[in-house]
Amino acid sequence: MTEPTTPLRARDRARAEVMSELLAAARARLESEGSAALSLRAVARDLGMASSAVYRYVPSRDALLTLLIIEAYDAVGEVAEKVAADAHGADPAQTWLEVARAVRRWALDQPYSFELIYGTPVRGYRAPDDTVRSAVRLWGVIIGLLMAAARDGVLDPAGPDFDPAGRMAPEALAVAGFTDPTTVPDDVARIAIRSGTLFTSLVGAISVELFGHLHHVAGDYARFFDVTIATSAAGVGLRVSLD
Amino acid sequence: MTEPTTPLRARDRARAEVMSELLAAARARLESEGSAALSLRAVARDLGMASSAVYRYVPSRDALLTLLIIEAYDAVGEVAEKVAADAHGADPAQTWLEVARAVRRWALDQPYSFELIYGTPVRGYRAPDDTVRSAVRLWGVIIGLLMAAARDGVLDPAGPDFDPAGRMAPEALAVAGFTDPTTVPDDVARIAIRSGTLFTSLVGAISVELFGHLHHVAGDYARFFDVTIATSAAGVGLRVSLD
DNA sequence: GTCTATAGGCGGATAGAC
DNA sequence: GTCTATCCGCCTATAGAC
Repeated sequence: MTEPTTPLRARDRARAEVMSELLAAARARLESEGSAALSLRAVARDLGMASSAVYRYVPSRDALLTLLIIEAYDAVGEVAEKVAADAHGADPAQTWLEVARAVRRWALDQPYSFELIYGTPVRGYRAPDDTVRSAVRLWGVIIGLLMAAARDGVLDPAGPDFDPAGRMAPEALAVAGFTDPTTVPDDVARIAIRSGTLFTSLVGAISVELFGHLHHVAGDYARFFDVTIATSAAGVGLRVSLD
Repeated sequence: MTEPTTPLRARDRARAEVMSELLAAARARLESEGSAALSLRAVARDLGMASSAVYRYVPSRDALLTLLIIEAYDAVGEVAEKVAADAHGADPAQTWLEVARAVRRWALDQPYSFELIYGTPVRGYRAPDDTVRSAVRLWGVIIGLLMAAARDGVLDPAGPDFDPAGRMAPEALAVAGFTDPTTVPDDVARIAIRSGTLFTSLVGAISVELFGHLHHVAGDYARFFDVTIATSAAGVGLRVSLD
């Protein structure tokens, strides 16, 4: 009865190691070729394994895709959270610009990861709910910044209030930590609504650039991005100053 | 020498007819399955032709894709142009809301066509310059509305001017009809810049909805869209009123 | 757990007969 | 111009030996 669990542990460790190599190879494939070109066979080849062996670790191609999607959401979320945390106390409006810029940089660095989560959904793939937890991190940062701005009096209170009747947002409020929609203060509801515009302008501005729609329209992409972020922020009452 | 050209004409007509059937079949495939599933073989099957016969009409899969892309851009452009033209004289801000809503409706009706042009670019496909003429029609409508707003005094002149040095936009000005950047009035330059924000918010809002990013965040998608369009328009000095 | 082998499907594109 | 036949590649996934 000596070391009854050791062999199991060793086996688990070996398994975990292979699994992480497998994920690394899949990530590399994704980032160099895009999700459409990601196949279990290709990953197996890169690892020098037989394609059938991969099925001992990942039940299907979709499952592998799910893992990569979660990784990508977490990567964006982490980037955003880090910038927001490091800004500690700075003007929330300027912090939002920094967050947006950081997300853009991340997207330009690994365009296929951005595409994987914010581009056209992979055909035939249905995302399981496992992804939601990670996907929601960016929303959390945005809502946090808006709340900080409101607290600091930097969020234009006379700003647009396009949803007085509260016809949307219940689920958004859950992200902000309000589980019971009936107890949510009015200004928080407005904040939840505004977060949608910020999210959309961020994802939209990156998509538009990454997918080639500025080729014949804008010259300086970075500037275009800043202007878009700043103007849409102004629309929800957040004054971002450039330069 | 009677009717020397008739046989040729007849042949051309037959050819044109098959070609348009081919395009219709390809469009149907695209709209029911998405661009990733669009293959020459599938189109040939749907038409009851041998796959090899298709090559007499279209030199490659990419060429077929290009035709569909141009069709899609033209469809969006036409929708936008029609709404703008029918609004004849109405408040440009409200007209912009109507244009945006019409484009959203078009996108929801044929999501795969929207994806084809504004989603992740098809892997391995390089768009030839033939597409630009059609792609730019939507930009033309946006710039036209902004100019009308400026003319009518409805465009907030005190609005944001984030690009005093004119560091971007030369190509955007070409779309607006100004071929020589040095002769462009300041306010027109500002308009070109603002058009980017409107374009981005439109494409962004539709993408975000269509690609499933509102599932756990917003309840009423149509309302979310309106709010996003209105707030970002407010950011560039265009006051859209909802309800 | 890993391998080989295989089933069964898809696709792009070309050759050569009619 | 259309066909059949074919080449060659890709893929997911499973069976069965070791």
